[in-house]
Amino acid sequence: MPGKPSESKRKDKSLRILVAADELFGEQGYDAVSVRDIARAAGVNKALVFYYFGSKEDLFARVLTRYYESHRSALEGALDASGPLDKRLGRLVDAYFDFMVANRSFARLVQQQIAGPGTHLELIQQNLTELERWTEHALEGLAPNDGPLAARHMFVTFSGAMINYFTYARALRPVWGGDPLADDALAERRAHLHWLVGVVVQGLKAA
Amino acid sequence: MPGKPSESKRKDKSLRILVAADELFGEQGYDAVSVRDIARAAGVNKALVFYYFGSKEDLFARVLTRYYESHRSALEGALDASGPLDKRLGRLVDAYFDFMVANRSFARLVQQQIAGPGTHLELIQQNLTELERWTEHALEGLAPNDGPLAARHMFVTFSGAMINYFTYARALRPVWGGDPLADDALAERRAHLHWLVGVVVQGLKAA
Amino acid sequence: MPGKPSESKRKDKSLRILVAADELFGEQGYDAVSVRDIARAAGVNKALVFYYFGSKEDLFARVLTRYYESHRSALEGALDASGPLDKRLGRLVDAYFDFMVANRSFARLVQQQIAGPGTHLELIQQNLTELERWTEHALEGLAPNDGPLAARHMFVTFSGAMINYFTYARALRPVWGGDPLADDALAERRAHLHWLVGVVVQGLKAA
Amino acid sequence: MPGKPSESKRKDKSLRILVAADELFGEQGYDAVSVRDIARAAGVNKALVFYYFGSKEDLFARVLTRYYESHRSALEGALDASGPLDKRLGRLVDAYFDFMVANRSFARLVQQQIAGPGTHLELIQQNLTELERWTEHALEGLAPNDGPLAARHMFVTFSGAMINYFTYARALRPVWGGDPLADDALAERRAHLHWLVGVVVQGLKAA
DNA sequence: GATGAATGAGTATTCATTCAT
DNA sequence: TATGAATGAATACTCATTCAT
Repeated sequence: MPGKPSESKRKDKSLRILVAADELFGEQGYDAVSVRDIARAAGVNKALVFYYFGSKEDLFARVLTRYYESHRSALEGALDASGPLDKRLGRLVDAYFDFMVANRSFARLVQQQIAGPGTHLELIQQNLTELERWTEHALEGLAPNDGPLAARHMFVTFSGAMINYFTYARALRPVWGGDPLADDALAERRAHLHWLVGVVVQGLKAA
Repeated sequence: MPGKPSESKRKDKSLRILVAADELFGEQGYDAVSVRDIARAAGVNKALVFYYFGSKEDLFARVLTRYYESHRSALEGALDASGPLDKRLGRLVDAYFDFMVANRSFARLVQQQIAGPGTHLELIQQNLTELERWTEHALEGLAPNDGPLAARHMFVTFSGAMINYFTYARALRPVWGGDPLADDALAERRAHLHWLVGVVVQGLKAA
Repeated sequence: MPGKPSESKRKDKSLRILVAADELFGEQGYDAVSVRDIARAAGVNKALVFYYFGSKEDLFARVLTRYYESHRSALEGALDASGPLDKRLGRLVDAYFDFMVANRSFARLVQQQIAGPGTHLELIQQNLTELERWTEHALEGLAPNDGPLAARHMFVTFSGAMINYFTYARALRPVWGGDPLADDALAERRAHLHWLVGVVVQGLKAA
Repeated sequence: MPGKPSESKRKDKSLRILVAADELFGEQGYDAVSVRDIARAAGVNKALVFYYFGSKEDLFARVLTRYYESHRSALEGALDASGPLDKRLGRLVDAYFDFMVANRSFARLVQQQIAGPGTHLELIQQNLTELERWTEHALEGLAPNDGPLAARHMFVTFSGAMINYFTYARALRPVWGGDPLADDALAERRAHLHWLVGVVVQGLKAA
């Protein structure tokens, strides 16, 4: 059937736009990317981006929500309360870290939004809030409700330890020997995070 | 003599531009801020921005370098090697934290650049590298040279714990009770960081 | 159907821009003409100029190349080597002169570039070189290869005699009686050029 | 007397501006040169240009008039009616050519104005008119008052032969072997012009 | 005579978006 | 579903010019 794009091809274009937008936004930030850039990278007509996504803002929101959906489902799977505390926390760290590895643009996308203009702050807030609730839940009975050792602080600290590694990677590559996002480097970082959790848990127990 | 620009007013305009740029860039990011915005916020003619700073890029670089200079001098003051390890690290944490408190746009400015297009990545790289060297120096003899406990990882982790609190603040304000940047909340965060350092040091010693 | 752009109207806009640019550049020179001027003269939106031509420089280059193409084909048609020398040279003079009459902006456009900043000098150079080769070819066997009577000098002299009449026209109109670009005045100039060729050829033969 | 610029230094600045303007206008054209460029090239403060010359336009006019004054005096000296026709015309050609050689920007400055916007057309007109009257005077009794052989046409032809060599020089340098403005090349061109005058005079006599 | 600061108007160019087809 | 053409608003930047000192 020449001339008539098959159904799979149709969704293809919409998806290709989404993927291109994801990469470009992640690399360069919302403002630095033009719809023309996205269309070109996706190999589609510029007007088609608007046909499918309405506006540049909406497209960006779609990219974000898409991440949050898979983000949430990734973490939810690791939240079952079985086993001892260490195992449970270890599973969370792994799930979070796996997600970051699989979605490399995510960290930068989120940090840009948090540090930048508050245009899409609501989405971010929802996500952060959810993450914090989970941290609180995971540390229940271990961390106090208030003060410097509260789960709230642990959340910020762990989030930073988790996410900043991926955003710093590009800037630190020339300084460190080797690529911080290579497999062995990632394994090392994962081990660091596990160690950090262990140390903090011990500290909390001692308190 | 109102209306007549006194001598102190002269450098004033250049400074007002710098301050306005600092705030706006910090709040909204490089791309989202126009020179017109900056000029308006500084209360000066748009062309004057170019008269004093040459280009938007140069102005941004000036804002960054200005931070880095005071950042460096702030940390250098805390680097003397006297006293036991805990005291020394404690001084570093305080110095860093004090700097963040005093320069609220800094964290967001840096995170934007690190997560974003990297146009001014070189400046950031210099600064990050310097910070990392200091961390390595401060942990000398305590942290191994390689592996998950290396100073390199400690640097990323602490940097995240330090800086992300300030960038997350705006997004988390509605969730937490009270302003994360209020005096008492800041004191609490500072205590958390000191505690974190203690816990990590203990973990390193035990390793 | 007024108001509805017919198919012929489509390429119309791009062409109207080209024509407007031609006239304005010819009259006022590259720098003195703004894209706004061109758009206004063409009756189109300013951004459309960039949509079709990319940049002001490219638009100017298009105007020039367009001339050169027709210039070349006009002269090529007059270059066949049949008949006696006088006839052949006469045909060349007529072809060149016809072209100048039909493309009134051309002379000024070229002189501006030659005398001016030379931004588009390459195009001019190509064209001039080609013209010179033709002159050399046409005078082969008659003019020496070197010295004050070389074809090279004849080329500059004839080119000046040909082109300057059209550029001087505007400045000399008030002095001369009547319009130098009116039909009878042009016929007179054409006769002058034929006479000049005759006189020069005779001089070359006598040498 | 340190700190106090001597009188000669004062006129120095005004002159340096004039010279810089001359060169830059000649090279790049009126529009392409900014007052800042001129001031920088002259090594003076930008505002001083306005102090001395009032406006960019006025400065340009000054550059032109300055040329015309020396142009006129150069030619007037060659206009005495003594000696036979050949000698008289030869002296004119030499005087004109000498002037062009000594004032290399002149040709381009004039051609720019003639071909470009008519902003300073009046000055040019005056000068051209004067030149034409002289040509008519020099050819009195030889050339008819009207028709293709009129002095009017001779003027345009000779003017073109004279001036275009200097404007074409830059564009043709790569094509010709050697620099068209080198001493020997100039001598050759001068010989060409003398030959041309001779040939034309002969043709006029024969008519 | 000389200058640094200041400005309003203008420049080329880009962009998100719309729309007829 | 897909696209080429079209546009109004915005952007960074430049310029000739003025003026207080």
